[in-house]
Amino acid sequence: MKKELAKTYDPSGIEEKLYQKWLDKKYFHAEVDKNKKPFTIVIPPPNITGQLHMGHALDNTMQDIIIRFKRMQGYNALWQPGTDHASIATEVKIIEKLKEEGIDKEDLGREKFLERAWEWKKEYGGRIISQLKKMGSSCDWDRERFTMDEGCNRAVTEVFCRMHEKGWIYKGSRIINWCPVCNTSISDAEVEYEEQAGHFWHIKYPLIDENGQPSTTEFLEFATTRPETMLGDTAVAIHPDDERYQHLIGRKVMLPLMNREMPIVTDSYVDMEFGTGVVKITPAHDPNDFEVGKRHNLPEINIMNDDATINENGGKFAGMDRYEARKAIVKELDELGLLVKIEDYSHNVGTHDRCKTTIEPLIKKQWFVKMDELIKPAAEAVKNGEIELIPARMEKTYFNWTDNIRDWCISRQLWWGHRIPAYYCEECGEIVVAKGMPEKCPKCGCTHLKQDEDTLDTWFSSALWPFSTLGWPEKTEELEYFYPTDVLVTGYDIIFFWVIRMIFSGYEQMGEKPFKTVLFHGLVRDSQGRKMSKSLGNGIDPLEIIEKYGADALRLTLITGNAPGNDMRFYNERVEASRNFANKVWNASRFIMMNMDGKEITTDAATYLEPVDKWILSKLNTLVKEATDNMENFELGIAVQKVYDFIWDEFCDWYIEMVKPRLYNSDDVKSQSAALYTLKTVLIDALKLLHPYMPFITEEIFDTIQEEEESIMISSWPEYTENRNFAEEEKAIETIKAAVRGIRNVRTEMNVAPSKKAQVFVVGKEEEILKTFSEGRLFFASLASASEVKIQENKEGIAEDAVSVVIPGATLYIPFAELVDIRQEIERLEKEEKRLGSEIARANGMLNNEKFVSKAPASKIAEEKEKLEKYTKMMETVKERLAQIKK
RNA sequence: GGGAUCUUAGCUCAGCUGGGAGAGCAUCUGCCUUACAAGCAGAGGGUCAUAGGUUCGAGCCCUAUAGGUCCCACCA
Repeated sequence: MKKELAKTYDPSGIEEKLYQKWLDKKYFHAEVDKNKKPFTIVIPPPNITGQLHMGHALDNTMQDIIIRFKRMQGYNALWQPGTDHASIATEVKIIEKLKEEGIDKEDLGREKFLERAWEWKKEYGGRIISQLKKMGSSCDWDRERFTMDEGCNRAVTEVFCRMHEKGWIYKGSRIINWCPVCNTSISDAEVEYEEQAGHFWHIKYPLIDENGQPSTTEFLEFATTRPETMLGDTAVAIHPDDERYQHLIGRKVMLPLMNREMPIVTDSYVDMEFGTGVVKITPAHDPNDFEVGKRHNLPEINIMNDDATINENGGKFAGMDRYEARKAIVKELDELGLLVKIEDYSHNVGTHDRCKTTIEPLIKKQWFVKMDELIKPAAEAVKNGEIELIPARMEKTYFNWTDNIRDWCISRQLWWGHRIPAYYCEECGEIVVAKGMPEKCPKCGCTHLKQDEDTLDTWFSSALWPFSTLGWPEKTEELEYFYPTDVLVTGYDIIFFWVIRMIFSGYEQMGEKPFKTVLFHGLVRDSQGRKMSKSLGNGIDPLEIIEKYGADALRLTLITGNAPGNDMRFYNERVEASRNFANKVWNASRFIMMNMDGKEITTDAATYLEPVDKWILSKLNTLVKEATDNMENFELGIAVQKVYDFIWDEFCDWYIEMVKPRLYNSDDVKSQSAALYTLKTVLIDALKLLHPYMPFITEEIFDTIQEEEESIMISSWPEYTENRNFAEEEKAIETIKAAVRGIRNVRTEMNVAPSKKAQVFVVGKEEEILKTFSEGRLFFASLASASEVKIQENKEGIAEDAVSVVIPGATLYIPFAELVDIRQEIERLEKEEKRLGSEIARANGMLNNEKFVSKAPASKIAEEKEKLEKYTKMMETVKERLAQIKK
């Protein structure tokens, strides 16, 4: 008993079994092998807090397609997996969990907190990995890494020390973005600007008069969106060229509520056109004011605590929350008559991308990475094409960042992450950056050293991912062999966070790019084009889709009809279409196997190929070439569309129908065998082309239909070969297809019942045509619902009122038993005449255009000439036929 | 304010270096034809946003305009 496929395609029964088989056979595993060419992808490590969402699904499907494709092409393909510790995201989760237990992070202490975090990682860190497996991802799980595993930790420390040595990592007091809820500094990239409805408070400060007293008549008016920051004001600025205020230069103003005298400074940062042309300066709480303050040596007064309450520098407002203080301050100013007016004002407010809290710019001592030199090779690499971004337009985004780069604030006031390898001497204050705790202070020799409390930005470690996962800083053979990696697949939303940082880190640490190509994809949106989000509740769970339709259907849906870097909408009808295709493939395979059952495909079957067989093989050959080219260029959606069309339209709807009569006729074993041979050959190659996209169903069928190879995923990728180029047969079969279409059209138009067969006469003069039809007579008859096909050179024996169909090189006549409505027939032929007429006019128009003939490429001209000839001949026949009926 | 991108059939989108407008879904008609009704056969439906330009030839290249989306900057 031969193996058989189930009657209906049920992915749920298949996927797990096959995935386990691949794991057991170690197909995903790549070992260094100098005899083979490597092809490497590193996974964008998902957060350990994460659950598989559509973004992951898309990202990983693309990577899996590429890696499976390359593996089949014979590359030593490594897909390096792993997860990211995601410092803030994880820390927030743990804090939440502790809160449920009534435990405060600070009370628990650092050590215990980290224990909890590791426990958490152990429990949930693997969740996303098992979900990726459900997608069919062929990662080398034996090589799974974690950004906080020993090796990655070593890489982080190494990089930190090296860069510090070089002077590219420094500690400095600078204005940074502070999140009062997460209680940490964040980098510029983590600030998300959000348009918010707010107010514009117009306030005036009294000038100091000649007696050194606040004037009751002279004021400087300005507007602010954050009145509470006035507590930290140390100056008021005007533009040096502003004629309105020239007389005030050198005078002072009194800061109300705080009774602080402040200078009026001139700075070209002030925009004269905006508002009153006066700006209050709060160096400690605004990045621009900070710069102004530095230029004018203004005091920096920090008025805020880490939780965004006012500190002791805020006088009587100390202790209030920033918004409470705002209200109180406005109220007092109003009472003092210093509040001019309040306007509604919509403006951009910086928020923390994780928790959406309004960030507070604060001056803090933090660690920074100096970017100006580091970024140069990274910018250059993209500029000179050493690294290719797909789509190319992403280069603009990339350069926009590299050209306006600012130093990267890398320290975070968090516990979960890589602790900064800096040690402070408690005696003399010396700072030592070292790979481990120094035994004694190199300056004073004491042993009272304490490690920096802060950890590093999550992205600091992920920036090293392409080489830290391959063993760096050790000189491993993996690193030597697999680095630089080939392609990085990721969303355009993390180009700044991650892609750029990997690139400059690669050049700096390895002296070599981390990857050759970056393939960007867009966002997966809901059916209405909205971002999928937790708060909207519009997220679609990939696992539910897999459950219902299968991983293959999900994968196909995510890839079809989507160009690199473009967002896409996801809705169930699209998955259904993919599922239907899977079912189509399944049933075609089932049909082929049913017919193979009990029959031998003779070893010499390939020598008895008939024109249809050659036609489909030739079509397949073209497909192989085109799909492979598209995939080499990462045009995954285009490639799979072609495979889809080939399988469904050409193979199922035409070829299988064409060979049915031969399959059912066991009298002609040679012909039957050739058909079976072709069916199997084409199916297997088509399955191979489809395998990267739909790994499960293709493997299941492959395993059932053949016994020579144990898995499609390690079988060889089909290759284009001149031996399968059959131009003549292609042309011949296309002629028959045109004939079949013509007849079907006529039959539908005339409401002929499908079950009703009719005689068909094929009249043509050229030997080639006659041969085409006589060789294809059997299937032509079946496809055209013909009771009998007569092929002849003249119209002998054909009823006068037979319906005619004109195709290139031949005319088909169908004498129906019923009376044909002559008027209708004339109408039909006249329509055809008109169509041909316009075609001829078009071709003539081009060919009679001297400029076209002189400038267009020869092939194009020849093509048009050929068309003209073809249509002219058809036109003659149509006219002849019309004249005949009309008489 | 700067930049990117989109505008193609009723809907969602492809259309790779310029050479006769495509798919899926939806609609209409007819079919349970022994692989598949998750199917088969046919049909309708588009001045490719608008206006110019380059070209023998433009959905594709250039310019402007309108509308949408996104990114960066942050004018207090």
